[in-house]
Amino acid sequence: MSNNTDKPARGRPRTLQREHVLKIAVESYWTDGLTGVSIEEICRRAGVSKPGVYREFGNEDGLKQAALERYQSTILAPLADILTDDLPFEQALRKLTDFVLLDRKAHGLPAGCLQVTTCRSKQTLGKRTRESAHKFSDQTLMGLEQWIDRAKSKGQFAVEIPTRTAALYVDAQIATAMELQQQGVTQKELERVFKLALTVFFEKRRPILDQIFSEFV
Amino acid sequence: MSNNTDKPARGRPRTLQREHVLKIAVESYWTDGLTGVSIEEICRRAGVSKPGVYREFGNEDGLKQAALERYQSTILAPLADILTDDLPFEQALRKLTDFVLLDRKAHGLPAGCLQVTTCRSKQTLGKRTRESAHKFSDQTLMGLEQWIDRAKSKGQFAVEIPTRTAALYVDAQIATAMELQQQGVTQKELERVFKLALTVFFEKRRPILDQIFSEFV
DNA sequence: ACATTAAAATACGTAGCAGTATGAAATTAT
DNA sequence: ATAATTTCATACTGCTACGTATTTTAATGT
Repeated sequence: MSNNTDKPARGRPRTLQREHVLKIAVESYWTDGLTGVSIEEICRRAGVSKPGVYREFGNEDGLKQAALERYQSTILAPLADILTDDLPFEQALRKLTDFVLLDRKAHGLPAGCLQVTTCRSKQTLGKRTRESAHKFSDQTLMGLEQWIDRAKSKGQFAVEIPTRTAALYVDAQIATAMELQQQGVTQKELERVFKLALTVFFEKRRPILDQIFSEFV
Repeated sequence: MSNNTDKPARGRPRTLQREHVLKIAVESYWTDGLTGVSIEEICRRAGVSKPGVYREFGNEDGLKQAALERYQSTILAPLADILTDDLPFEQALRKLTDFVLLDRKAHGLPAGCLQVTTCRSKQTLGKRTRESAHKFSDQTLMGLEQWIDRAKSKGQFAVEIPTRTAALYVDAQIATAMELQQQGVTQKELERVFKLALTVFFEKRRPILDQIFSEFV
């Protein structure tokens, strides 16, 4: 960890900029996948030497975990905020829609979601990276459940739909939208698909919902 | 390609069983991902030598393409059949639901969908594998569109929803369900989420659908 | 000035991978 | 029996990867 604010320390001063490497790492893993780019390649792209990266992040697992965590706390932060802000349900849905439908290509951002691809990866990931991904997944799902429960208690959400089901559904639709965007579906078509998915929450459809969910409980 | 039905040929008789290798390859790529298992590892699992595999499939791209094609024509064939069988829409939906909700773990099948993960892969795939995946994707989407158009013409499908939007939506929901199953969501919860997704096609919801889709066109 | 400390960069060690050269083995043709 | 042919398995080449040993460099302390 950088200690550049304290006393000037003793040995040769550092030149490796942690933030720069981390930024390149997030971008690389986001674009090419966590298993699609090597440390060597990231070093090349960042213009730093390999031992420097190892000194800073320990090993590959450490770098991937740091990159994923940075992605979560920057790119995905708006999403977490929407869930905790306690807005009226329809307003939250609107904000959620804006976030999901953001034209990432036009903003120079990579397509897809690093968090989702990490969770879905079947390949060997380090322990720290895996745990970081799953912890965030669980937190997001909990956030969605609490958000939906609050909406239910305010009469803004169909109580016929089990909370966990709705949370899993919303989570999946968000991931789907990012996936479609990555596949090159037009923004217009993406908007149609996502809004179609959200219609399940809108109209009063007690008869049909009851019919589907009564058999469970 | 095996020529075991003709004359006995000239040289040393083959012992390498193409079908056996292909079966192990499908299973391996399906379980571990197209980039998550090497040819060496597949040879170990199949108990065959590497030059044998190269003689039979050419190169890695050839093996992956053959495995993907076998997966498409066996595992995913029931899906294609449902779309072309021209059943009443609700009956087709029921068959589709049965296919999607099949408990693959209980049947000893790997989780997830090789076709979907191949299309989503950001890593370098061979030309033949990539083309095979995209061709199948396009065909499936076309099949879905024709299926939906037929249902519309029979008055069994809400004409307010653009055909392509509905096709993309169904395709995505199928992929999502397989993804959730792979993530370990219970079969009950999976059923709830998938059936919730399908409710967008059921009840007459002209007002809300018109409101959403009128702004496009 | 000189020792000490810590970070820098080069170069290395080991392992796994895609793909192939090579010689042995098993068959048919003469 | 011997030549020809085809497949087999071992061993090899070249490459890239993760991680580290080693030496050089730039600073501080005495």
